[in-house]
Amino acid sequence: MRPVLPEEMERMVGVIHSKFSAIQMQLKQSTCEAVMTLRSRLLDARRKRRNFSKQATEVLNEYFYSHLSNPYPSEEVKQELARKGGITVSQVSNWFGNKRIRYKKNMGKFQEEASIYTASTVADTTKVWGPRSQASCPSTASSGSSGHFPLTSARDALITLRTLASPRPAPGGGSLWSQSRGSWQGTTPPVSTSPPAGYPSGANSHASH
DNA sequence: GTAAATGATTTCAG
DNA sequence: CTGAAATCATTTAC
Repeated sequence: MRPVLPEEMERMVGVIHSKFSAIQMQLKQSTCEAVMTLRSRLLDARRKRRNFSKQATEVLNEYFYSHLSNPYPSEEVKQELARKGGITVSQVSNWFGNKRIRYKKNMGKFQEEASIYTASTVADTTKVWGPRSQASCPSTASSGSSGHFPLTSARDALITLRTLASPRPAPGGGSLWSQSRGSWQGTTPPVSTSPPAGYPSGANSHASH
């Protein structure tokens, strides 16, 4: 065996270095990938979903059904609803998004709810503090919780009666309260209780992250 | 057990 | 960016 020359040695060190770098990079990449997967699996908020409190759903429903013609709360209103319900503004936005689409998709199912929340809540929580703002926080004890039906207006009485009488409004003549004048639910509300068998799949492309 | 309800996310359009 | 629509993942009711 001949002695290894210094030049050869340097060359070998270089090769080992580059191989080591390559493996290091591979390892880093796969590790990062695994971490990302785990993170998305474990930190996805959907896996820790908690239902909102009664207070939150009440406040949200009150506003929604009080502004059925235009259920798009402004940023300030969202903040107020969030504060009253003890949830975040994002949650309010999520809730309204879900509520709008689900209400439109199946209006019949929400009639009962609508009559409940439109009956007595308009004068209670959403409009009180126009003229005078009471300085102290309301105790939020029970604002119209488990139900009394004041039936303060004829319209509410009509809606209530109609709802109780026919749980499934026929698609043809159901829209007694035709509030769909050019508002958010402009398109055809499909059917109440029997969804169509197939979906027209849209074309998908484009990604932005 | 399942099916419905529900909050959160993703994708796409404006 | 906001909102509609679809979808996911969990909770709740049956």
